[in-house]
Amino acid sequence: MRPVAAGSASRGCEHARDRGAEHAPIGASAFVYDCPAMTDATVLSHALDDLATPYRTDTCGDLRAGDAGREARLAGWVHRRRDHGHLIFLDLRDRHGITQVVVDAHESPEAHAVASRVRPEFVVTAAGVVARRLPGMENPALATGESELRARELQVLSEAKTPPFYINDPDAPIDESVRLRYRYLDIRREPMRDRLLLRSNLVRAIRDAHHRAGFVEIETPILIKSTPEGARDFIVPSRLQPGTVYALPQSPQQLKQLLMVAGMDRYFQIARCFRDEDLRGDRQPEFTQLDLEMSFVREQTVMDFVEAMAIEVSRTVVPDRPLQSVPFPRFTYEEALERFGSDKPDVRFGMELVDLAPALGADRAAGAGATGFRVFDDVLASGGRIKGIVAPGLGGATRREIDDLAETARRYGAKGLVHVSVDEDGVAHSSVAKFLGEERLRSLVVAAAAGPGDLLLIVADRPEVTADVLGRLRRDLGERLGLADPNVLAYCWVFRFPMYQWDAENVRWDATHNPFSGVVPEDEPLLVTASGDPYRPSPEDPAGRARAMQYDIALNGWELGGGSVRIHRRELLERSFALQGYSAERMHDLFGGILEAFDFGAPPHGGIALGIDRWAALLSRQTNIREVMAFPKTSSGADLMLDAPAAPDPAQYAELGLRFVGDREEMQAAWVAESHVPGPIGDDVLPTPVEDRGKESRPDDGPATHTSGPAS
RNA sequence: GGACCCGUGGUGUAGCGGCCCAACAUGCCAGCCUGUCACGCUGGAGAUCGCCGGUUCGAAUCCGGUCGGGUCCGCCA
Repeated sequence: MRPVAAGSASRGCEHARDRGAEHAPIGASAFVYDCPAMTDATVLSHALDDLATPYRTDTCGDLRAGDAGREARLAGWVHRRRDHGHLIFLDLRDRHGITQVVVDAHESPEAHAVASRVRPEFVVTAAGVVARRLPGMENPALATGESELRARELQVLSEAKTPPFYINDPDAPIDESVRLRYRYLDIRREPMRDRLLLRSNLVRAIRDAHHRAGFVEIETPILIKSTPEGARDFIVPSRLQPGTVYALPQSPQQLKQLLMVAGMDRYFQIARCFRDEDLRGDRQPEFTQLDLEMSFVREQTVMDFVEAMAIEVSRTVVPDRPLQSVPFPRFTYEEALERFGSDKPDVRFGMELVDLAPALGADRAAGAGATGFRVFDDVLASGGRIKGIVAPGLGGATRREIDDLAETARRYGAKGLVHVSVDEDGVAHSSVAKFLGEERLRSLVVAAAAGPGDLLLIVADRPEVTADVLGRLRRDLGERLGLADPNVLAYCWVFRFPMYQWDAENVRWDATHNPFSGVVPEDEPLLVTASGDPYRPSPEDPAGRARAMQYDIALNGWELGGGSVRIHRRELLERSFALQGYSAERMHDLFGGILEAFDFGAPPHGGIALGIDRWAALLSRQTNIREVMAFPKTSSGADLMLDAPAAPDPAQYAELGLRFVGDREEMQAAWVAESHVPGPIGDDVLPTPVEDRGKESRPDDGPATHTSGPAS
């Protein structure tokens, strides 16, 4: 069917273009279908397939040389205009592509008159005959470049002010705040358009894979109850019950577990999550997770499914990008830290951490004086680690560059950074050579496998500091030295996280991940305290050695997601919660709903959550999730387009029984002064004060978008 | 909460004590042009240099503050 334009100028144009061009009024188009007898089937196919409407028969990405000779009507934005006097070329753009429209004064004086006053970003519709371009006039840069539309008729559907930045130049650098202010124009540009289309493909591929695997897609509420979790909640005051609030979910964690109790077996959701924390390139206050949960599974089951799903999704969405390794490497937490200094390692390159203690003779005589270098000896004597990484080709680094690295290491928490540079002749040089002696220096170089022209960087500190600092340096240097192939997708798993970390300040064990995470079966007996009283945890408790059935998935050094097999037995859950410092009463207060549910027959279950924004960003080769979000917020949480947040209408306050009293600092000081400080165990009344937020355990799976990003 | 970077016609940059009532590119406006595709040519308009204060004979330029944007640390696990 082909639409026909009926009537033309019927109504004057209300919005004169600001540049004041003189022109005749443009008619609001009134179109009619020329096929009165559309069947249901044609209506459906028309609606689903064609995108054909009275305004257009084809999109701007459709026409090919083979269409030459037929009639077509296109609608879109004027991308560019090339005016040759009696001949005007219009590049007409929609999200599908660009098609050249030729307007010839001799063929259609009316259309030419319209084309003369058309400007970039005007919305127009053009009808005419599709023509094969003259030989030699094809444009190979365009998919439609062998054809063109010879306009017989041209109508302006909307005029446009001159846009604040170039829409027709995909490479033009534009200040991000301007892009955000006019995001709808930014999205018209090719890069943003392509990324949003990629993201749409990503989500579709995810849905396909899940539905095929028998998952049920279920939505969970956005207005829920505040739970004492890792991040600060956004809260929404209730009008019907003044003085109370809803919280926005940091993730659907508890709800998805309840769906398992409900027997839904395999659940997933593309879920919006909210966390009121400071923003980063990889963190927005609202972000999207792929949230899933499965019943009757073990760690392997979940990891295997997610891995297969991730492989399929990657190959569907970015078929040109190679997966570094299939199946994905799986590291224990311990191994990941040992080899990469990170629980989300970028495994696109080596540069692994090397234990240098043996090379220093530490195995022969541990303790003071063993290495000849006081700093190293002290570290070894106190149970610390001496490890290093080799930066290839940095042996000739200047003093300044090395100082910068040392400064970076200190910023990351190291006390210092020892370096050994190997010159082109293979001779090692170091400021600590006089302490270690030539022999030890050489054995360090050998142990680290540093070659001529390399730089060996050494950190000696507590085990976790050594790993963390070297892990971050490894990441920084990998980036700087271009060791990571930007085209490759390197997924990997990290599992067997410790169950708890000791929280000295609050005298309790802190779940490293999720308070519901299960313990590996053989470590179940470890979930006890040294004192015997489950409510008196101490750093010496066996619980500190317990390992969790928890797994994270990383992609190119970003944490993509994390999850666990949960504790589904109430008795074990209570033991775990007691270690985490929750009294029976407080536990009931905070997790009453889910605990009660567990009394009604909870299946063994586990799941994971993956950050969709991060995934989309990585697949789009972006380092910032704002680039894959249609309408993101600035680092101060502002929406520059809608100007949010904004002060509410006083009437809205009144209706909610609220009043703004100002001055956050004063309020907080007063609040703390009222001794609202968390008591140790058994304080089941008061919430954690603001200052102590974050010491609480992690709310849920993955983090995904709300965790530290490319930086760890 | 802390550190650092940026803010100059619409956009991107240059200028970093007087040579600047600010330069270049592009965009914009007008005119010309029948095969261009970042069309071309000619002419024109457009910024008191984010804002406030200070130093100075003199400030886009130096200093302080403030606002906005970004990056990192903390935070978010």
